Amino acid sequence: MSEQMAKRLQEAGYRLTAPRLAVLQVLGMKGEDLSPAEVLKRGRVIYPDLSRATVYRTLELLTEMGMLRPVYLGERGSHLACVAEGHHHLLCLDCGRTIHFDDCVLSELEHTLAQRLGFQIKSHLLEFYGLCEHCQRDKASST
Amino acid sequence: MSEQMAKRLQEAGYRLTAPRLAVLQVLGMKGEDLSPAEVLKRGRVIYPDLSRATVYRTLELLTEMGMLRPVYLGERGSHLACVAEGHHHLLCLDCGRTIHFDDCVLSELEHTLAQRLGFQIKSHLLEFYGLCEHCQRDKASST
DNA sequence: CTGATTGCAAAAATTTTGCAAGCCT
DNA sequence: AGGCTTGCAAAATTTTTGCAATCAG
Repeated sequence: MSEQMAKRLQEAGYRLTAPRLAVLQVLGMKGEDLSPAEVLKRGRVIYPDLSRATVYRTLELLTEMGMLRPVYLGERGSHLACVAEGHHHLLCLDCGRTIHFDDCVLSELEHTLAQRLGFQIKSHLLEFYGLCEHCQRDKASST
Repeated sequence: MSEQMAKRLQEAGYRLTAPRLAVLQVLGMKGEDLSPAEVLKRGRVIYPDLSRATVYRTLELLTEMGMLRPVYLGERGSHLACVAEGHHHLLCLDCGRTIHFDDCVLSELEHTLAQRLGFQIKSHLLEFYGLCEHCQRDKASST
């Protein structure tokens, strides 16, 4: 996972430094969405001298290269997710719980859009917003 | 558009004040994605005393109520879009250009997920990431 | 009236940047 | 060796908060 990102960085002419590898390792670790602050904290476990600036610079770089993307998770501040393939989740607007799912019915649409608009599509993000089972019940009882 | 949001606010027990109405009007205006700073600027055209704090407070309120959502547009800082129905776009990772589209093949998936997970889905966000026609050409020529 | 809401300004948090030192290739 | 990268610390930007005054209902 992080190896692949490392490889892409290197192939694009960027250097593989210890700080960058630490960030990549953190990102590859859980495959989940982290804030820059969280990346810094975990990165420092791997490479204690890691600086906040480097985290931001690396995240920006990876985002530019399309390997990372911001994701909305209800919490404050930005969150980033590995792109890998598509990323799908439902977010409860009430309690903030997120549920990930894998069904992907988008490949057809992806293909259609790519053709129609001449776009080369690399990945996608699909988020549904609503109320989870639990919060629906809460709402109902408070009405 | 903004009338509907105003109505929902009022029904939820919030007061309709001039500052809030200004923010709603700005958001309803173009239906597009704005940063908080942009909302403030445009809001002040309508209500000159509008304060930045009120913009943030109102945006947060609307987001909590599910009428607004953050969207990634490649630029720095957060951007917000009216929820209305679904929101779909392609984002070029290279030049940042966004293309909106309307095809929505998600209602079926939405239904399936709602049933399977007991989620009450209110809206969704679908973003594709890739390279636009123009940037594909640039890449090719620089290789 | 009465308490929700506002603007202001200060505080906090987040992100960016300049620069000399250090490290990858 | 050469120049991309880094860490640091300061600067810029963005977001949050306390509080007295104001306003909607």
